[in-house]
Amino acid sequence: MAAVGIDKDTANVRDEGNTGEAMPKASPVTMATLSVDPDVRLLSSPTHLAVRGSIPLRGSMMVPKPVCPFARISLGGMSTKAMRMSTLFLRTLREDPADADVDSAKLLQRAGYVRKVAPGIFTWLPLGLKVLDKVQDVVREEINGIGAQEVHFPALLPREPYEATHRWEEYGENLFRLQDRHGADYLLAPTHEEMFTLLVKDMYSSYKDLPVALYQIQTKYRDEFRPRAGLIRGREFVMKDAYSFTIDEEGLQKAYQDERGAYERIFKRLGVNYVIVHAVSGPMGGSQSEEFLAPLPIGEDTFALAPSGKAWNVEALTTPEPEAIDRSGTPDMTEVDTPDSKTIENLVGRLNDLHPRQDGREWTAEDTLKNMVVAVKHPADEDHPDGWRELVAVGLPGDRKVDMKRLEAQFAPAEIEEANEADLASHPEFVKGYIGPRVLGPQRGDIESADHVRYLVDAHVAPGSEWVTGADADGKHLAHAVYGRDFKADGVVEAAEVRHGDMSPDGSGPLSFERGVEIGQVFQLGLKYSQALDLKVLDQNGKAVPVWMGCYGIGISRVLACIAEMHHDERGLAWPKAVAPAMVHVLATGKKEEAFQAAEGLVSQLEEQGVEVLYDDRPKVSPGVKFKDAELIGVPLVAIAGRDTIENGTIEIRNRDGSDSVSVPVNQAAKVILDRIAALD
RNA sequence: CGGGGUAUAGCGCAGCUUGGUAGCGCGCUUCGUUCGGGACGAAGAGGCCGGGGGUUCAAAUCCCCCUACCCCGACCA
Repeated sequence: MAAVGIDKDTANVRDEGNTGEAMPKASPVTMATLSVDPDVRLLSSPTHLAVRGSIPLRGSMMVPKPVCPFARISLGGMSTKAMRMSTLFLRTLREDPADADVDSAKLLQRAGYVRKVAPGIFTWLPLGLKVLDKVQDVVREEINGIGAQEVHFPALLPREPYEATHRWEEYGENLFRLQDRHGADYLLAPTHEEMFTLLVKDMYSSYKDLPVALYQIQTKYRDEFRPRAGLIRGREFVMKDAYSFTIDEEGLQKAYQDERGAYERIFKRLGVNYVIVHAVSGPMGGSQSEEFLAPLPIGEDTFALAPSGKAWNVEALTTPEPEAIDRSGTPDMTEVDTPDSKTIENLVGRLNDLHPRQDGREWTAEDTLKNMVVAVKHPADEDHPDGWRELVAVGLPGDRKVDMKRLEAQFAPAEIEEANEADLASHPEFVKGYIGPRVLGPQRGDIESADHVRYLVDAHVAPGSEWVTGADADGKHLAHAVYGRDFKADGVVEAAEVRHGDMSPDGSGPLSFERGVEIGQVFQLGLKYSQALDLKVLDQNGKAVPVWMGCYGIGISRVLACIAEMHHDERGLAWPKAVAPAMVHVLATGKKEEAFQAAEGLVSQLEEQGVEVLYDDRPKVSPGVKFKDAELIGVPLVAIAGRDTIENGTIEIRNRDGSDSVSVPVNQAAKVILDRIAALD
């Protein structure tokens, strides 16, 4: 057994080897903070350490005085207590819960890791808590490793901080709001940007204090309209959220890259496949955001993948600028009769009937330019305290639908919706189904109606391209309308849906689309929150300047579910070493005393070596049940004492998936298991 | 918020059409047999049949009104 000692002079922790003495004597006076590597196991001793049982230590905790603050211990081999299934609070289920829709939700409940309380709300059982702790340990270590400091905010917060950023209202229905007995408004925090910002504002006021990075691991609450997929979209979930505060943009870039690097290490260690996708740039200039998606078919996010390996959130996709087309030989724009052609389908049919092309091919939807009117709902600003509504016309190829989410992303923070009857009625020049560029944008002239309407063309519309488009009269369209020659636009916008095979933004080839679950996001907030909440520090010149902020989130409980999604088979879970609730699952099968004695012996050897063991010591439970439970629970190694132990004096050791099964003499089992653990993953 | 569905024991379900005082499997308790792939027998415990109202001699069952949950389409870690 290894042990920990304290060097009195330096107060450093040192390894004292196999002394059997565990922790330094406690001083009754001072408590300090100790941070430990996540794979360290310290012997629990109530007089010395406030540690929960023999489970892994949290990343930091209060310890007696002799351990100086921030001392790091890196030790293996401390003894740890096995979890005995005869007493473990656990009940596995033979059947899937009726309302579980994805494998992780089914298996985590069946194997006794979590229990559903209400939609999107789960109780963590001992095995589940253990895995959750391990995920958190990995996150803590990596985030501590880049110098961020952990804090912890309340989940229950007063309304006021969220007023300043308008999020009390803007968060809408997703916010859990409640009142205290005096009628004061409170909320269950869905996120903590405001609190972090205000905390730094409260405590810091000089450039000398920066940079600083803070984080917490917290339970968050969102009143999701439709919780689903078990832990993947819950109403209560565990999240790590981090924030960086820097004096300038360069500092922000560094903090962002540090955090991003930590995320890559975290997901690698956790055994989660991930894709980093470029996310939509916010309205603040220069801000950057990337999402970490776990590629899973059950994912709710669609991302676009280029042959280069780069990936984009659909909202963040940009269309490569189309090459200008030389249309010097194109005939002049002419008006053609197109009766009853309010839809693209009808129009194409009408064109082929009445105005067949000269070049022999048929008209298609791709030849048409449709013009849609949308309403942009701008939020309140100085001139419009209640916000304002602007009509905008968008021209896009007739063979593509408008993607309202992509379009909206470009008007953020404004929202958009389709123009309603009243909107169109206020513009008599708009003839439904026949709206054309002549009444829009630069060529609009001085038509009498409510307001000027901006005209934006989709990024697929190339300069010099030729179109059939509306002529602003019932039954009339314009043919040979050339963009740039016959009509112009006020700007270019990404309005059209993206399709499989579209060219990627980096020009590396056609895009393909996949589904993913968002497990993390890194985001350069810029000055948004510091300005809204007036977070400023004095710079070298004594001038108050706003602080640059970044925010970085990982959905801890969601990641856990994604690990379960990625590491299971039809028989149950199969955890990677980094998060498994134990390293080895020892089964004592049969009814013979010898088998149980051999298992007990093995378990105590493993305990002394600090190996986390799940020990199925249940009497009078048939072997089949124990095998099935082991496969459900998914501990990486399984060691079986039973028939072979009686007959041959051996213990069978195998991987969770049944592969690499070996039988070794009882007295060698512990060593073989240790070797196998070292070789895992 | 639109469309579809469900609500009966800890879990998974039947019963409802055609009212008659609640059943199956798993799990749980006790005893015996079994013991390397979710064993068997016997005996048990456990239910305001989601809530409210109505019809009826009688309602899990028929009628009305709620509520909750699940699945499919617009928001989010």
